[in-house]
Amino acid sequence: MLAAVLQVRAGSLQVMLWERAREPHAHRWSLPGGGLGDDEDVEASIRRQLAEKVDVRQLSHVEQLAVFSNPARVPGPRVVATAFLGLVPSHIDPVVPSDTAWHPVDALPATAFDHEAICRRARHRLASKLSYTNLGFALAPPEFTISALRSLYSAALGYKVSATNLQRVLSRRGLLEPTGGTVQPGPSGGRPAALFRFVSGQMRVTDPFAVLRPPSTRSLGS
Amino acid sequence: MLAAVLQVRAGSLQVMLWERAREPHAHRWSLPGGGLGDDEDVEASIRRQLAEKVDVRQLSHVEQLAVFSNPARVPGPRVVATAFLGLVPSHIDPVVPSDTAWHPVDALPATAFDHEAICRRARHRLASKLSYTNLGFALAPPEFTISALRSLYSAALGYKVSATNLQRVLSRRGLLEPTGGTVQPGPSGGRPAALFRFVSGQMRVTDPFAVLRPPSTRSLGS
DNA sequence: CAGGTTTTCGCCTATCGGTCGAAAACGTGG
DNA sequence: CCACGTTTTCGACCGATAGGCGAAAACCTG
Repeated sequence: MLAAVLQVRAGSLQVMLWERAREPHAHRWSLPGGGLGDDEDVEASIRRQLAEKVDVRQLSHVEQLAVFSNPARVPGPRVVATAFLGLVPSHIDPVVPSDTAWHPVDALPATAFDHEAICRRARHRLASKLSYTNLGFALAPPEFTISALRSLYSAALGYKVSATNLQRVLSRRGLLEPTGGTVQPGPSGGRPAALFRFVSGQMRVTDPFAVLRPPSTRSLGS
Repeated sequence: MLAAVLQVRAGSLQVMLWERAREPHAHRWSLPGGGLGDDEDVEASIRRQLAEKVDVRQLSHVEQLAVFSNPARVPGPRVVATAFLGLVPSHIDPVVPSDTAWHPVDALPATAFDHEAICRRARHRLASKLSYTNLGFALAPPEFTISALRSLYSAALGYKVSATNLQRVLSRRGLLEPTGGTVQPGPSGGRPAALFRFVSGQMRVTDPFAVLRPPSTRSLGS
């Protein structure tokens, strides 16, 4: 029962980790989690565990990732971990305990056990689902400009995406909706940006799973 | 630790079930599975469990599906089940024990516990991955004609697919390769069909995840 | 050899994503 | 108050891909 909770913070995708005080792997960073109670399913359990670290109402999305069960994944008796992916929208800054901090997924500190592999899986799952679902709603604030959304997608995917394309693709799939509002331009001027929202807060798979590819990755095999 | 082992048999997608002899849920049909040993990970364990039912070398693909952990999913003390999807190529007919049989997924008998829901998940996973991976290799024999492959895909997806399109899409992705051989036409005549194989037996995700849609599902929202 | 059957292949069309550039709408500084 | 830079928005074009159709190929039977 572990969760990789991801959020786009300061322009980069980050994961919530806590620093272990005791052995094994003291002073290494690990994913939050804990044991399964008798009267809860795994999702209820991970939400309960996460409640010790963050306000669970701030979690915009939680889903199963995979089971990690290598007998040697932790020292001592074998522990089977059901790993989860959690997401927090970028506009909130959860209060976390003193042993807990956010770390950019590109520059993780020394991690405990197999938690780095779990983080990789979480990143990959997020990147995939951003392309063929409306999961972006879980990273974004309730209202946002296209360029803000572009930044979120770029941070989560790890490559630049075109604002033009992002808007067209999401709109054509019926996921994006203008609110009618605009934001004032910054001190350097510029046209005021229109505000948008995601149509539904529920996860939806968009059928023609097209892709937001990295720029200029042209051509496939014969 | 449970597995939904799927195979296309007699033109329909079927799942391997065994009939429970004892309570609870006696005489209902359930998925094969069993407990996790101390020195194995979950995948090794499910392969060991399945070995009691089929020759595991006949399994062309095994992957994790999800964890089912509702405290009430089975009577008595709670059991957390890690569910798997297994696939068997259509050209082999595994020898199964006398309490075990194949059932079309569209017409399941009375099933035990939450096993029907697990079957649904397995079907959905298979259908999805057929569209954006080369998972077809796990359903097909080493060599096959396009119309045979079309039948497999139709059975697994639940709707007709065009042979023309199937061949073009898979070829364009570099997944399909002609062997050079042909098969003799049947008694009713017809042009001899060319034989093909999948290029690689490794599971590969084809990046531009295009889709084999059901026929004439035109147009999306605005 | 005529007719039926099955497979194969080329063509046409619609749609979608990638890219570019122009136009819109703002602020600033002379 | 007007020229200039900045940022956003929008339309246009291009290439690639999937879906559909029908003709041609290649075989069998009577």
